[in-house]
Order: sequence, then C-alpha cells, then structure tokens
Amino acid sequence: MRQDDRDIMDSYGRESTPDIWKFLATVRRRFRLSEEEAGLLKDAMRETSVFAPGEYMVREGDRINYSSLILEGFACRCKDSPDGMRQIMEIQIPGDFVDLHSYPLEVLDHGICALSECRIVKFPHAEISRLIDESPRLARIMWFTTMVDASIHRQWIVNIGSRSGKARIAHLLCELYHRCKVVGLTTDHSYWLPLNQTQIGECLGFTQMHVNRMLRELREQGLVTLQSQKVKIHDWEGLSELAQFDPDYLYLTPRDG
Amino acid sequence: MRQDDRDIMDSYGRESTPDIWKFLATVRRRFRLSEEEAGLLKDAMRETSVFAPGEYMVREGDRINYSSLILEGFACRCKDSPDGMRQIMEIQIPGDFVDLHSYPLEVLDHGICALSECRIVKFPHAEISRLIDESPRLARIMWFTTMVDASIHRQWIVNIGSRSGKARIAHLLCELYHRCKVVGLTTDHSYWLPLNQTQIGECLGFTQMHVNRMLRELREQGLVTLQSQKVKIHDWEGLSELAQFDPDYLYLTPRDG
DNA sequence: CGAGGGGTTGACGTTGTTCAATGAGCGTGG
DNA sequence: CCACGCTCATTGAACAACGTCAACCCCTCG
Repeated sequence: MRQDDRDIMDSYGRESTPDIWKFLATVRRRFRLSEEEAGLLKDAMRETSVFAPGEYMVREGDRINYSSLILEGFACRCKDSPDGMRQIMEIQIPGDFVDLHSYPLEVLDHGICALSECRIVKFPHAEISRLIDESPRLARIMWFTTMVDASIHRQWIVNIGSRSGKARIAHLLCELYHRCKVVGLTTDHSYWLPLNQTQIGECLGFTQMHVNRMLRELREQGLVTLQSQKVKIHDWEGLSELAQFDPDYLYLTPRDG
Repeated sequence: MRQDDRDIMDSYGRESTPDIWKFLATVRRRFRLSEEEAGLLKDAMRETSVFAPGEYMVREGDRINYSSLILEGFACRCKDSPDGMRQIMEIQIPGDFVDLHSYPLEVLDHGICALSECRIVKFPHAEISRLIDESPRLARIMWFTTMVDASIHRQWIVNIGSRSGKARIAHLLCELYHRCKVVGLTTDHSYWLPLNQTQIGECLGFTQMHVNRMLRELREQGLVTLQSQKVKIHDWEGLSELAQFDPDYLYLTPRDG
C-alpha cells in the first residue's frame, strides 16, 4: 500500500472497510482531490451491502433515493426484453459510481445486475445534494463521471455497429484491461473477468456459440486467452490494433478541472 | 403561437430570433421553469451561427469553450474511422443542447455534424458556470438533459445489438417521431427527416442497400413510408409493436424536480 | 447535354444464428 | 467411493441475415 493511501486511511479512522480507503485514495489521485473534498465524499457514504452473482441491485423503472458505488466485484447495466434476451450496455468495476445516473434521472431506464459477488456502498441522494451545495468542484466531478459513462456508451455503439466479430471482442477486452489497470486490478497483462461466454455475447450482440468461435480464433492468433475468468493478453499491440482501440474515450488521465 | 410563447417573447424583446422564443417556451413548459430561470438561460446565450449540410460543428478531440443548442435543423453525434466508415450515435433535433457534454468533459470524444442546414446558438462555458452558481435547479436540469442523451445511447445499444433489421429502422423512426412531436415538428403522423439511406445505415450499422430493402418491406407491410425526406407513419400501433418501442427512455413527460 | 447524388434491384459470398450433440469440471447425496 | 445433475465450454451442419459488387433508374443542376 502506498504512503498516501495510508494517510487517507488514518484520517478517517479504522472503522471503514479497506475498499473504502482504497477507493478514496484512487479517486484522490485521479481527480487531485484535497483532503477536505475526500472527507466530504466519505461523510456522504452510508451503509454497505453485498449482492450475489446474478442478483439485481436496481431494476429498470425503479425510483431510488440513493446511488451506489462498487467497492468490490463486477456488475453491469442491462435491459431485459420480453423474449428472454438481455442486452448489457456497460460493465462496471470497483470504483465505479454505478447508478449516479439515477440522481438526475430519478427513474432509471435500465437495471443494474451483479456479475460476481459485489460489495457496494450507498450515497443517499440527499447527501449528494449536500455535496453539490458544499463543493462545486465535487459537483462537476460527479457530472464528469456520468459523462464518461455516456462516452463509453458511444464507443460501444461504434463497436457493435461497425466492427467485425473478432474486433468487437478484442475491443471489449482492451477497454476492461485499461479500466482495471487504473484501479490496480491487473497483474502484467492479465486480469480477472467474471463473465461467461453468454454474458460476453450479451454485451456485443452475439450468441454464446459465436463468442466461443471468435475467442478460439483470437487464441489461435496468439492475441489473448480467456480461461476460468482470467484474461491473459499475450500480444497487446496486435490486440489493440485489431480492435482499433484508442483509450481517449475513457478519460483516464488525471484532470485538474 | 400560444399565449405563453408570446409572453416569453415579449419579456425578452424583439431582437431574438423566433427560434429562441420558441425554444424558451418549450423548455419552460417541459421543465416548469419560472420566468426568472428562463431569463437566466436567455442571458447566457451568445452569437448564433449557421452550418451547411455535412459541415462539422465540432470535431472529435476538439477542446471548445462553449456549448451549442440547435435552433433549427438536424445534426448528429458521430465518429469517423480511418477506413472511411462512420458511425452515427445520436440524432439531434431543434431544442437539443447538442454538446453540453463538452462542459464537464472538456475534450469531446466525438464529432458533431450538421445533417441539414442548421442554426445554433452558443452558450460559453463561463456562462454555464455562472448559471450553475446562480440556479441549482438549472444546474440539475442541464445535468438531466445530458443524462437523457446517455439513456438514448443505451437504447441504441439495445437496438443495434439485439433487434432485427426491420425493427431497428422502425425503432429509429419511432424515436424521432416522439422527439419531434414534443417540439412541435410533426403534423398528423408525419415529420421531416433530412437523412438519406446511407445515413440511416450509419445510425444502425447497415449498408445503404440493406436499409433500402428493409424500408421497402416496411412500406409493403403498410407500416411507414419515407419519401423525399418525409416520414409518414401509416400504422403507429404496428410500427411501435414491431420496434418494441417504449418512449419512457426519452424522459419526455414534464418534471417537477 | 453530361455529371452527380440518391434510390432500386439482383446475384452471390460472408458472417452469424439455430439446432443438436458432446465433453469437462464441480458440488451433492447415496 | 461413485452416480447424478448442473453449468459452462466446444464443435459441426444447415440455414438466415447481411454485405459486396454491379447495373440501372430518376431527378436536379450546370
């Protein structure tokens, strides 16, 4: 653990979970938050809760009065259709403010479903309003994070709408590698990805069988392998070129604004 | 013109264009704005400008210090890829705050291109900051409108990722009908749509030829016709059922928040 | 008159789905 | 211990959806 992580931990006491300290340290670095701003964020947090894989945190159409931040585990934004199909629209990883969208929207247009076991911490909307009043900079950062979700949605539209099968899967794996790297969830060029082939298909508009075939080709080309929920990227250059991957749309470089 | 439209016009003088009065009246109704709030909005507007069809207002990667609102004409959010392909990610119509995303994001991840001749009015980012300081309610409304864009993106991911060819086109035409209706741009069940078949294909991930075939089938089924930039919906029930269209994601009903 | 943009249509190849069968791993209960 | 059911991954063959290539039409504009 880095020194500035420990500083954050110490200033808010030992009652918090390690995930909360880690989140605060990461977000402080990324947005160059002052200690006071990090404190405001910390004060707005309420209870944590845990969801099992496949469990829905929020359903489409729900009107909720809090927003959740993922401390541990993976989740997704998705919509179910009456014929049993499901479309996943974004993968959410630890550190993501997963349904901040519900604060301005009030009623959510999509559900949020745990992919692995998932621990979250809740921010009541009333506390978010207070944060906005007390710190215009935090207000802007929250707006910013929701706009990054919109940017990711746009990239997914490009991905699904105009890339080949192999490139679509490659792009998804590149995106998640970059995002996991920022929150310290990669080692070398591999990371944990708790999605099965069916769920990858639900992200990309493919059947599970077709995902299987595309993954085999990527493996045979020596680009990437996916085994027992572990992604190993063997040829980053080749994979990102096939995917036409450019990480700018993730807005991951530290900001001053 | 309705009486409350005229009230807005009179309170801000005759120097504005009719589009600005009309916009202010529409947004006042939709968000139940007070006269004072509408006045703040009006004061944040600067020069208007006009773009020709095919002209880019903003390019991907631009860092701009204003956001534009469409007064007249259609535009789109899009990304160009090196091989000459283009993906359209959202259609923007009069009354849309088309690149408010650039205010929190600073650098835009996508371009904005005029589809027809387009007149816009600019809001400098400094004025937007002032609006946010002076009216938390306007701040929240601006955040809200950008989140509706995100919701539309999500619906497009569902559309492209999991619907059949005919249903995709049907859904696009249903969405635009609903959105045009709110800003008074429909008559009966028809509206102006300045997209050719190539551009419809760029929205949905199809070739122009395939769009042509799907449009023919929709026409032969008596659902909808598209001729010389005019959409005529002959069977709304049939079309919206084929598209599985549910307008909730557009968040068009008036809000009190 | 010709050029150019948009729409229309057909033949054919590629991509992805559907249906079906098989196997590997893993926890549970007899 | 093994049998059983379950989930997930794998593979093949037939089929449908969609792209590619090419030709042709209509209209407008210069």
